[in-house]
Amino acid sequence: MADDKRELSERKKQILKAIVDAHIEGGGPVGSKAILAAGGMNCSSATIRNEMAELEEMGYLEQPHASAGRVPSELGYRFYVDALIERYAMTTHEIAQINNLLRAKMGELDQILTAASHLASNLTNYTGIAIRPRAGSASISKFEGIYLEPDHFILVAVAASGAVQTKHIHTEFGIRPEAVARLTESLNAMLAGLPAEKITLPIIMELETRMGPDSGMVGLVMKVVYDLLSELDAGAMQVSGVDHLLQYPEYSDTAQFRELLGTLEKKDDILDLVSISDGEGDINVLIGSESRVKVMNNSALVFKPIVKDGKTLGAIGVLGPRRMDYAKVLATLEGLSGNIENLIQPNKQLHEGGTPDGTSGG
Amino acid sequence: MADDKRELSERKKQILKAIVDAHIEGGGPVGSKAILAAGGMNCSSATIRNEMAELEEMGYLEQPHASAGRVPSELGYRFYVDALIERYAMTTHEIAQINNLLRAKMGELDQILTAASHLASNLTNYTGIAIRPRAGSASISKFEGIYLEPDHFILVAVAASGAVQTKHIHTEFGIRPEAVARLTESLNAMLAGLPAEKITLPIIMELETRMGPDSGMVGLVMKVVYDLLSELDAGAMQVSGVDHLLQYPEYSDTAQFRELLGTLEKKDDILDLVSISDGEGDINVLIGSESRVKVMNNSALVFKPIVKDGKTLGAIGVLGPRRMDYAKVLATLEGLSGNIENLIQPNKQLHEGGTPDGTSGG
DNA sequence: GGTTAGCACTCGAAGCAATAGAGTGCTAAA
DNA sequence: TTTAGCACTCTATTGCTTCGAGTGCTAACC
Repeated sequence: MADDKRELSERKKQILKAIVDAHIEGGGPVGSKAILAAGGMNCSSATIRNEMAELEEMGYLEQPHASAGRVPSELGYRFYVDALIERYAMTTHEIAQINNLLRAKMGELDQILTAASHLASNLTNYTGIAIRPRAGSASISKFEGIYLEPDHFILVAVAASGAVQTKHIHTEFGIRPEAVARLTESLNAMLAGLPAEKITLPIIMELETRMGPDSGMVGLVMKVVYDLLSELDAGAMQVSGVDHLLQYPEYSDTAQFRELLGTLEKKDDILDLVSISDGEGDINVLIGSESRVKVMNNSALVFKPIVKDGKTLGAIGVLGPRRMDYAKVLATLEGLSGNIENLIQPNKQLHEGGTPDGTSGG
Repeated sequence: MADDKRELSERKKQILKAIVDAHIEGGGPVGSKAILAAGGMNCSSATIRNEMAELEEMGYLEQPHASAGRVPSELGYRFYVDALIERYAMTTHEIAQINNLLRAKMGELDQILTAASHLASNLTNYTGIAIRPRAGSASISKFEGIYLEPDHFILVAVAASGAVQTKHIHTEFGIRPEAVARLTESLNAMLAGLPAEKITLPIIMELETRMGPDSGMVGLVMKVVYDLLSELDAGAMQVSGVDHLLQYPEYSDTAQFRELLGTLEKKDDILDLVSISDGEGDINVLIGSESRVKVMNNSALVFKPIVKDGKTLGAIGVLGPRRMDYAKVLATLEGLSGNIENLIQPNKQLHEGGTPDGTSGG
């Protein structure tokens, strides 16, 4: 698509990189003298000006107004991220933070992702996002009813992905513990592994037959099962650290920031974005209008799916200004996702360190 | 405390109410002529000026600067909320919205509260808050283990409050389904109803004895139980609709708004505030510095605990500018909490309407 | 004594011109 | 091809003026 563009000379790359770096650092437009001052150049500011004019013509830079410096365009960022970025080396402190905080959170994937999103936000100073993507058609691999009172029990559903959800069920008539046990057994026998659209009337009828005298509760239970499946299908998203964004001048326009907040609360757009991502566990970088979400024109979204056994279980990401510190963000997400995948596949290699922090729980 | 203040004359009350109303409406300082224009006064602006000067002296009003109108002080708002407020009548549309949206959300209290917080935010145009307060010392009333794979099962814990939490447990050695069943039984027998500090070493030893050959898993399980109890103790809070706040000029100062966002994300301060509230199910109105949370000096927090059988299970609230529309907020929270309490005590009076909206879940 | 009209005064908001400064593009020389 | 120099452009800032809303005070009024 953008292939007939002539190659960038080594010096152009150097200048483009210097501009992006300086812009990420400072936020404002970058002038020719500033680049010279940053060092690494052995030519004059006039030469840099000429190169910048060409880079602008080629579409990598933009000029906010005639007498300002240059700002990287979307294409400029894209080139930077794809070709110019320097690997950021995490400090041992940052690595330790990831290790400690995530290690403490064994168990629920949702909780791990939430913790990871907080970490991502704090380590990068942007907004962290944790996502459980929409499932195409989720199914429940295991049911369990828990009897509480004669008119009250809980239905626990474990999804294939490992997500667990529970629902209270109140009945208007009494039920015995044995009925709940039979329900558990029947649901597992009849409905385990079935997505909503494969649960047909004959199956429900069979379920009623199995429940015998307690068939009255089947209707209620089916509604709950439907709700559970819907919620699993729907995906979920968790945002942390929006307040960080306000430190960047690009979000000082409250009207626009408000729209962004609204988008984050609606969740749909971003869930779509991530759910449609290209399957593999690679990091995705969406810059500005690449993301199709209108409101994010000045922002960038970087996210990494969490994959286990070839299935995408979730994603963690970072949302920030278009001029975000991509090197650091990429490194952070890589680090986090590595740890998360270790955590959810504990058999693989858990004992590599033996961290001796005795959290004696009792 | 503020009792030696001489009583406010009828006219002073009228003027104070007019000022607060106008300030809530418009946001800016209110002048004597504006009050006259609003109607209801049969005196001149000069008289109103005199009264306003006295009200200011008495502490009910403040003047941003010498030549501006008056603004209600914290004391002024307090008096307004306590004595002057007019009951807001919800529209049938608003009532219908509450009914429909909450009816659909049977089940988990957390989910109901989340839905309620969204509703509160949307109906009032401020920020909605849903809270599960810190429990003094939570206990688990029912355990249930769910066997999944030879090295993997789930522990479900039902708290006395009805909250349900789950944890995945991975073991490094195989366990049989029967071991999980025995674990369920033993946990219920030994630990049900005990807060963390009553779980002593002898109890844990007895647990190990009961588990016999599978006693190896007890250590792991105890850590999980401790985590579960900690999470129940910790409380939870859910915020929705922060973006609404940005429409009010008092939050256009991004630095301050950012601090407020930070407070909302930390959750501790607000959880404290609500958890310490005075036990009863009454609506609490905290205006400005009354709330002790420094950052909220320009804001007000209104919340209502959700009480069942004399126990506070949660709370819903609204956070907004100090000049929020208290009448509407109070009415909305009353309406919501009424519906919620109906939902979580379904035996009481569920069938009063028989809403015929056939959500055929199949 | 409370109420009202009138008036001088205050102070912030808005508009406007002048200034400073950063950065460019162009031209001519090296 | 690079560089130095210079004119030009555009924004941000500053100081100044004007405008108007609103007050407090005084004197007259009922």
